Formats: sequence, C-alpha cells, structure tokens
Amino acid sequence: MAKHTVESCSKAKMAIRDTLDIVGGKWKLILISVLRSGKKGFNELSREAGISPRILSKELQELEMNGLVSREVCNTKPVTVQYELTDYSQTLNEVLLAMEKWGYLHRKKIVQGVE
Amino acid sequence: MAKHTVESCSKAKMAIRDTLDIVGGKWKLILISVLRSGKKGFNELSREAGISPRILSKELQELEMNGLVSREVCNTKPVTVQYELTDYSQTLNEVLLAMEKWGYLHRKKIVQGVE
DNA sequence: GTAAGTACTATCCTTTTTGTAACAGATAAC
DNA sequence: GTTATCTGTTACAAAAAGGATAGTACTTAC
Repeated sequence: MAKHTVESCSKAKMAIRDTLDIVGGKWKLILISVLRSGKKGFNELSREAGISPRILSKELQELEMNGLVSREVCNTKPVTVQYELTDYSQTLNEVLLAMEKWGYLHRKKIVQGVE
Repeated sequence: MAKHTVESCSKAKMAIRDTLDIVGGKWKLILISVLRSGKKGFNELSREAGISPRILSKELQELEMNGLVSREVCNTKPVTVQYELTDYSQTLNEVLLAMEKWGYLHRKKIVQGVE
C-alpha cells in the first residue's frame, strides 16, 4: 500500500487531471464503453449511447485526436463510417472496469439504503 | 476476460453513468485525491486543490451527501472544520489508482511522441 | 478599534457543455 | 420526383459549471 504524502498527492492530482482532460466529461467513457462490443456506425452509436449527432461528432473527433478511437470510411452505397476502439484504448480497461464495478456497488448500496 | 455483448455494455453504461453522477466533474476526484494525505481544513483544501471557496463549498457538500467525506467542526479558538475521507470512500481506491496510473502512462506517451 | 484568521455565502458574470431542430450532400428505392 | 438512409454540420438556445470579488460571522491578538 502506497503512502500518501503531500508530494505524492500532488503528483496524483496531476495524473488525475491529465486523465480527466482526456476522458472526463459526460460522454467519453460511455462511448468507449459502448464501443467495446464492437465497431459501430455513427447513427448506431448515436442510438446506443443516447447522444445527439452534434455532440457525438465532437466527442468522436476528440477521441480520435487522442488516439482512442479510429475512424474508417466504408465504400458502401450510402457512405458509412465505422468507429472502432484502438489498441491504445485498451490501456483504459482498468479505469473502465473500476468505474463499472464501483457503479454497481454504489447503486446496490443506495437501493439497500432506501428500502 | 469478460465478453462485451450489447446487453453487458448497456449495463456497463449505466454503471459508468452512476459513477460519473457521483464523482464526475472537474473537482470531486481531485479533492478525494488530496484528502488521501489526511484530514484538512477548508482553506487548506482550497489552497492545495486550487479551488475557489464557492466551488469548494458546493463540492464538499455533495461529497458529504454521498457519504464520501465527513465534516467535523472543532472547538478551536477560531472555529475550524476538518474534512476527512470516510471508510466508504476507500471503495473508490481502485478507480483512483487506475486513473492515476493512466494519467502517468498517457503523459509519458505524449511527451515521448512530441520529442 | 483594527487587523488577521477561520469558514463559509452571496452576487455577478463568463465559459463550457449540452440539447434541439433543421439542413446538406450523396446514393438508392419506389 | 419524392422519399429514405447515412453522416455529419449549422444555427440557435438553454443549462450547467466554473470563477472573481466581496462580504458575513466569530474570535483572538495587538
């Protein structure tokens, strides 16, 4: 178990800020989570994540810029685009898993507390 | 390794949303991170986290409501208040650790990429 | 009484984020 | 030609978040 000194905490603070800069906000982690079940098209993502096209477009651009999502244009009748997680995005697995687990745990705690 | 089906992803999506509802935003995880080095007073927190009193007050109230931080009023000459992490907040350790690790990793990747 | 320290709160304002609705360009089906 | 699909973009509006500044209330020290 690591000690938590003031200095180690300021480093931790910076690291957490860095992480939040990339995957903070309301949608980034949700989108990554949704994309874990496979590559998806734009409208498909919009429906599954429940996100409007405007925001989706912006979020995907940012994720792509940060190397977490790749964009592939397909030569189909109406041009389709496939969004897919990159290998680098796998480095976020621990974060996602931890947050999923905590979400489950916390919801359970809340529900029990109410009844 | 878990499979990522559409259903498991929608559960994951909900769990992540739940987590973000509690510790999302710019400050919550930073504050928890800072408090890991021990209980702190209001101004102390404000300085160390670099957060203005107005926001700090609001964030602390929310953290307290969600059982992650406890508030203790001390009988000192000028009344002081100590904020401290609760036992329940320890359940966030995995999340914090994962995000710290990723932040380090990502920064390293960026710095190398630039040079 | 003046200043300084603690813990906030109030007010005002700016920035960021999010959402809605409509529309554009391309292609295909009817 | 009209309608539909897919991928977005644009314009506009609303809401949420964040920040700056000052002020309140209490106490101690000078």
